[in-house]
Amino acid sequence: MIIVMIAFMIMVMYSQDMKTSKANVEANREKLLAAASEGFRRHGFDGVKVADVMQAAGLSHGGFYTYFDSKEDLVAQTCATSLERQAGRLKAAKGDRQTELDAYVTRYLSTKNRDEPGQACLFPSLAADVARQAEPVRQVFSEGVADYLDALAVLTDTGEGRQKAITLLSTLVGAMVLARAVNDETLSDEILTTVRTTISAHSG
Amino acid sequence: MIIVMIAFMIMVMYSQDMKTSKANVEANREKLLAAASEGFRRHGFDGVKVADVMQAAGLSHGGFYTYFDSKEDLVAQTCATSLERQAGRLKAAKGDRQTELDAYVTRYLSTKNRDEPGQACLFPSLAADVARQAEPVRQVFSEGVADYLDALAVLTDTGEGRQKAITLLSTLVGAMVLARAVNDETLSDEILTTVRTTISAHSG
DNA sequence: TGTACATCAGTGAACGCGCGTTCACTGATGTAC
DNA sequence: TGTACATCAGTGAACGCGCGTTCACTGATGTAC
Repeated sequence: MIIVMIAFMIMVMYSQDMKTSKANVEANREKLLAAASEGFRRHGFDGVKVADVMQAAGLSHGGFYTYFDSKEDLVAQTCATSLERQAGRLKAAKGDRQTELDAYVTRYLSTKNRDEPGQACLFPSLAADVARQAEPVRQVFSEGVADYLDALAVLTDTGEGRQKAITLLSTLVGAMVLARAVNDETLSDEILTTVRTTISAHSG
Repeated sequence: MIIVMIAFMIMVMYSQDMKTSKANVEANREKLLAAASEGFRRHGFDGVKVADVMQAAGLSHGGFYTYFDSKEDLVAQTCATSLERQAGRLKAAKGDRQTELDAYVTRYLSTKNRDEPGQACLFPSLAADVARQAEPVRQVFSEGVADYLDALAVLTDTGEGRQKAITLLSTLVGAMVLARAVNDETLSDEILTTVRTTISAHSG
């Protein structure tokens, strides 16, 4: 009797924040995309298993195909949502452009960002892999880059904004790719700080 | 003395047309490393199978372990030789530094280089993957980057050479990574030409 | 309102294929006497 | 010189594991009457 009551209470508590199954599906979907996004950035597309993603959302791996058509579909959808969010954050920047831009560069090239690729920009982690993916993924990624450049061009000022944005992003991505690849922390740090210094010298 | 001479003659004869098994081994080793180097740059480390590499050298895949301890060993050795060759080419540059540097940048950011990653610089293709590899590979790659930067710093002039080299390489690598990832050829071309233009404007 | 049925998220085992690795074997090269 | 043996590159089949995908099934949610 008491057991039943406890079970009932638990059910009620659960149902408060995740009522219907449809809401559950949506919540799980977001969990899956979030887990995939972090996982892919850390370990690459091949480094994350379907079962891993499902486990991260507390589900058994058999149910994966309730949410996605295939692993490739997961990759494409994950990139789409994550890229959109990335560009969105850039666009949300307010205040003085130069100040925002400096903060952005400093953040981008921080050791924290280097050491936590799961939370950082997708480009350094995944762009090289994307070049080897099938068309749908490349398509999504391509639009993500275009979108991101548009947002960055606003920050890098009017007129030449686009050219500056392209070169700046290239430099940032390349620096991070190299800084992460390199084993020697001194060299890795040197890459980050040197590039940061160079950029701020040029923008001044 | 005579023995030494005979031994020398034998070596000379052997080396003429690589008939012996030892010479064959060395020739095959080079074939394997060359095939792996191209394959890895085009398809990534995971995208190239041991059997593919062996087949490219005209061997059956069972014999792989005559040459390498494991696939990871192949990866490490391939990176080591290819990176050394890369830096070597940079160091071999003669004539006016500025001219050489301009030519280098133009070549690096050419559509040909973009479209034939198998023949191009290792960094844009593999650096992001390397960050996820085991220590031996990262170690080899790290030294390759350091070596390459040293060579590039000579070209980018004295004094600030190193800082320029780091920033330049970052920009080149990032631009190529993005240009390859992107699906839209117009955008891809724009990235390459814009970055090239920006670089030459700054160096002038 | 309650009952019967349909839908569908989720389970867990199994399938099937790819691929790195192993292994018994062959045949040619090289060595010892 | 020839003969017997040892070495080793290379073969091709098989092993074993990982992982994406499938499938029969369950149980809860939602619907029709």
